[in-house]
Amino acid sequence: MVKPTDSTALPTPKRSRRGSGAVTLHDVARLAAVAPITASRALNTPDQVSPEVRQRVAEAVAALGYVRNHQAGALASARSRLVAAVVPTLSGPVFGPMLQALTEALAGQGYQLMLGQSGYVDSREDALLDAIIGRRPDGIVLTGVMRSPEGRRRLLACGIPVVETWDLSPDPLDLLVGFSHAEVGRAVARFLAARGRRQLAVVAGDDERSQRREQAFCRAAAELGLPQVRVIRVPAPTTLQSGRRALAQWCAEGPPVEAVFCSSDLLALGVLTEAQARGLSVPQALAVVGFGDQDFAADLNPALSSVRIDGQAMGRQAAQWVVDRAEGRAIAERVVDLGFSLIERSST
Amino acid sequence: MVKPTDSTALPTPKRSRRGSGAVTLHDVARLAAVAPITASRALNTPDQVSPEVRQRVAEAVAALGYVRNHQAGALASARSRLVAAVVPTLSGPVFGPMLQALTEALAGQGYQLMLGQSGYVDSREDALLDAIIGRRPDGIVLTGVMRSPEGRRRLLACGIPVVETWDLSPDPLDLLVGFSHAEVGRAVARFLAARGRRQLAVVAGDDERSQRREQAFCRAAAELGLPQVRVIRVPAPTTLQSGRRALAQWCAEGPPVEAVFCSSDLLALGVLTEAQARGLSVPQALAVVGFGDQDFAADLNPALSSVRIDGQAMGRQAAQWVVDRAEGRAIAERVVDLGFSLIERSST
DNA sequence: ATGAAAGCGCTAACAT
DNA sequence: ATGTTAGCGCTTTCAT
Repeated sequence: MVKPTDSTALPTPKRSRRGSGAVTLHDVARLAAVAPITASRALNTPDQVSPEVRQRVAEAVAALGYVRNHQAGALASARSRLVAAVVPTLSGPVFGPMLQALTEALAGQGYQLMLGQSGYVDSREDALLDAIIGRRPDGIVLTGVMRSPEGRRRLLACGIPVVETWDLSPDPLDLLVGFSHAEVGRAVARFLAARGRRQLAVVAGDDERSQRREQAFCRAAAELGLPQVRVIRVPAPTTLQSGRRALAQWCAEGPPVEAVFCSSDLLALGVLTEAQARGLSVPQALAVVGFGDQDFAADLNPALSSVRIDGQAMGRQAAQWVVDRAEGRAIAERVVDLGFSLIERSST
Repeated sequence: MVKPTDSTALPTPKRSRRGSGAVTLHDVARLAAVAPITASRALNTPDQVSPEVRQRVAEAVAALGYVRNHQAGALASARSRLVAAVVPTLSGPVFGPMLQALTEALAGQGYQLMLGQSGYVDSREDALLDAIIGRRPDGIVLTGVMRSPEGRRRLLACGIPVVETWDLSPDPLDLLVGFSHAEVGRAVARFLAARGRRQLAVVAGDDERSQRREQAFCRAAAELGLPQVRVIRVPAPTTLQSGRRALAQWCAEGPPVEAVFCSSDLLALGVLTEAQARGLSVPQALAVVGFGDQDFAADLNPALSSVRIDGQAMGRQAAQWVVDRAEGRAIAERVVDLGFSLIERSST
């Protein structure tokens, strides 16, 4: 038995920091009989070490059950491999596909997603920013564009790549992938007018982007010489119930509505449901258009016409940009307009 | 001009690390004329410093636009204030409320959420674990229980608090908040039988938890002396379309179904939609029960009976546990059964 | 291809 | 209440 030699005159380790007890890269290196830095290279840049060493390190890792400490690595290399995403809410299904694609694309390249919820209120976005920047992510993906000047300043100052999404903007902070909400509103208005609908209505969430669609829709209707559009605003996130109530209200008073543009598919489902409950036939008496083209839209009865947005493509683009920046690659385009498509189904 | 003195014998600062250029706590401390650790305390434990110093540090922070570096803090204190959550998918709406509540509860206490997607396949869960553990979160929230023995071992070994959710299990890894899927299945079968329905059917996702509900449902039906339950399995995540197809298939062959238990509200909406398309009256000819009691269930026409799960409560409980552990507080109960409620509406 | 030294920015432990 | 010192675990820079 080899007892740890009680070295008589060793400079006694005065302070003892508990040191989490976990196995570190140094332990791996010792077992593999190499310097720590070599073990590091064996894991991060395997081509830089001999196959022999690579092998020994791999064995040591397995033997000790080593799991790298990314936090330490991040501090030393100033690259956290963490990407922050900010969404208004997780409760609606709208941002799911984008987040899913984002998470997956990032995971595939060794990055991890940090999630923040801003609510639909700008003030909370600012508070979140501190929490996020403090974690030094390699990128920040925003849902919508950053409006608050204070927020913009902070983001610019911290030097972290920022991707704004779900919108277009004349002056992006940094990178931007999205589509034009105004275009959507116009397209839907023209679409309905072209099908002979004159008395249009819109039910929209009270968030900024829904309102831009709503306003463009109304303006386009006016330009087409249609009667005043009937508008109902409902709290975001939107619900089926709000959709039902909107149609109920329109039916209760005022001129009969011939077509409704809903700022979400859920609202549209509400309108469809209320129409069915009232014996209003869709699309004969009432045309309905949703927004988002969620999974269920195509299979409703009647199938729901909707505006399709490619959330997954947005997520993938954002991931690509962030990783490219982190790896120091040049970025060709800094703004991508993904557009949208108006899918015509039997509800119109 | 001062040229860099070619110091003949100075111990030349040989290495220069670029040091990210950001303002650090040391800069703040210098400006406030205190030691770095004092500045640290002024920010983290304000009661430990004099109001005067607190004030000076606050001014310095503002003047320099300092944002703390959590990564460095995490390394030094072995507390990352990061919590990892693993969900099968973000695409469905099912986990939204839990994640939302979790994120919010954590944010309120200075913690941030890291998100991982496992898919519905166990193998990916293992790979994710490495990425997560490597980031040294202060807690890991799992959707469902961890089955893979390898995964269990890793989680146990790393010493990070783990909360399993959305399920009950005889041998929780650590902490567990959920409900019994078997109980749900039984309750729904009894509920339908009590209303005189005899020919039952179930359409269920092919994930493990849906199947446990399905199986308990079938067993209970058998025990009640009902005819063989008709079962259709569909891929998770479940869709409206799968629901429509299931009902269509039942109508096409075999004895007429009198009641359906769907493993999600979306499936139920599909069944409702198909029933309406076929002129099958709900609840007269067909009773329908969903699962999840999502927002829209109550406002469908007919209103959907469903099994209500309190996802937000799960999120809050998980957050509470993780933070308690991180702050070193004792934990009273390590298992919480949140139960469920069967909400009866007009679809039955 | 491998290694030695020096930190990254912060905080725990030990003073005073 | 404040300061000194010594790291946390890793990777950079420079040297061989």
